[in-house]
Amino acid sequence: MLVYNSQTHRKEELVPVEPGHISMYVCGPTVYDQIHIGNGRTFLAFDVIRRYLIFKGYQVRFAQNLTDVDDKIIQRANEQGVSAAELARTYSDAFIEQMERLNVLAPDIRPRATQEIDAMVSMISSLIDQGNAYAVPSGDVYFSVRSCETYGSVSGRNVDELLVGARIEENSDKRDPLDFALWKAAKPGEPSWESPWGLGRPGWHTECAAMVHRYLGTPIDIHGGGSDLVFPHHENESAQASCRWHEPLANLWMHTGMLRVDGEKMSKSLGNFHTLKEVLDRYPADAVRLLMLQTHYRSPLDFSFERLDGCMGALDRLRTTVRNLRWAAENSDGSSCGGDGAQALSGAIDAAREGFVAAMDDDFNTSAALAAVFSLAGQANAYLDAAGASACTSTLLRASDAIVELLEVLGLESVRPQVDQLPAELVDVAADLVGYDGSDVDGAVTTLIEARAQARAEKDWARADAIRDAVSALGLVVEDTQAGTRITRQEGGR
RNA sequence: GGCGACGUGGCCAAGUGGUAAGGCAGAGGCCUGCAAAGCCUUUACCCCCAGUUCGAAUCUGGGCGUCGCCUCCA
Repeated sequence: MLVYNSQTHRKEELVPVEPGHISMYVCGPTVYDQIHIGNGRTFLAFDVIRRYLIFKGYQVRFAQNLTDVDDKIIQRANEQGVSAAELARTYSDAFIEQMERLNVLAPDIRPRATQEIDAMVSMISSLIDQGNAYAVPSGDVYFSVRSCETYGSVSGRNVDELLVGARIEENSDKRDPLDFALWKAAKPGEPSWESPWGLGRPGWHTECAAMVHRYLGTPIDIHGGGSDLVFPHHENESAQASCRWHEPLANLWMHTGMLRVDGEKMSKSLGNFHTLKEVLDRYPADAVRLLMLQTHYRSPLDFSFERLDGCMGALDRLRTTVRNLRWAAENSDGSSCGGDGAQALSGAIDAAREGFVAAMDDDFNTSAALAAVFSLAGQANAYLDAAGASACTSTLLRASDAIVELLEVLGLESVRPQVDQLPAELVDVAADLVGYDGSDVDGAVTTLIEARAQARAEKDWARADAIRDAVSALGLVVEDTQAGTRITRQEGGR
């Protein structure tokens, strides 16, 4: 399968370091607030990539950090009058909760920066020993960019050109404006850890490099994140690792496109963001997932609630299709399996599976993969419409299973039919309207359907409608199909 | 200024040489007692100009426009 490597700007064949195994690391959030849906888009994209690699048979080892010590956390904690650790705990819990709601698989390993200080101190010490880093009297430690020959290779930047645009900081002990902090000396009251350079805390770029190496080794197969992390974060991570371990940090760098609102990048600094929590409070996870998967992961994605509404409709349609296929399979005579229609649909099922895999094999083209599933749904509907009550049972079930299974590879799980637990109030409705004297719901349903069928046969529309209205009032749907009347739950999310 | 990405129907979006997937929305029709669901039909000079080619949305050059990174940011 082909994967786009943002370091080489080319699609490359995926060749794992260890055959059959994939190690992945995706930079996690700094936990100082609720994450927004732009963050969510990246984590969702890599969730689908991970799910697909598992689907392909790889043993995937997936690590994602939590940055739980950082300037922003300290600042926010001071504003709120809580400890930095407390604030970080609150929002790392919130992050994990929202990821679960979005149906993102939990990482195999979720290191927290504050629990990995020893690995970072060790890495920094080695870098100093090797001459790639230096401590200054204040207690800060900087990485010497000029000492790293490969610096710039991840982001395609030239060190001399960077210098032109580099910000000149005041009161800095840096030897070169391009150098970046590996260790920051603690100011009074800040969270800090012991180190050979005094009390302090690690720099952001250092955390990821050390955690990647500790949990996955180097090089790893895939290192991912949002495209805004390419520089400086990933460049700096890579520089530390390649100097320290004399190997690339990662063989493949994957970066997701930015999520936009009204054509502009959504970010906390611009203030034009929606939190994931806010969106998941209003829409089911699958609608959010479908919206994001309709665009390729590398392209910018314009977010809007209107589009989310559209996705709700599309999901309902898929659910209805699956429900119709299964209903027909159970209630038709299933006699026409040899016909042209059944043969054609059978071919379409295979084509959809193949199209799905081909699309995903080509740099995780979820948009094209979804199109294959929607196309199958459309063809199955057309077949059902044409074949009616003699539609081939086994082909209907195969089509339904294919739709459900392929969507589940993408983590869209709400299309799988649920066991319909109809409400007990149906017993009362049946008792009132048609004189049902039993106590179980199934009997009530059967009695209601029979009574409605009789009323319709007698053209007693008022009675037929009264039954339908009473059942509808319970939030159920009454439908007259070619294979008979059915009563089901209203569609619309989970 | 440097580096990079992009510009496809009303909206979203796939498609890297052979005359345009899919979703949402719209219009008309069919089916239905009425519905629901579904089906059918229908809308694209692929930003502009020039070039390469038998042939380009797809390659090359130029133009216009949009966005991202270069500073914390998924």
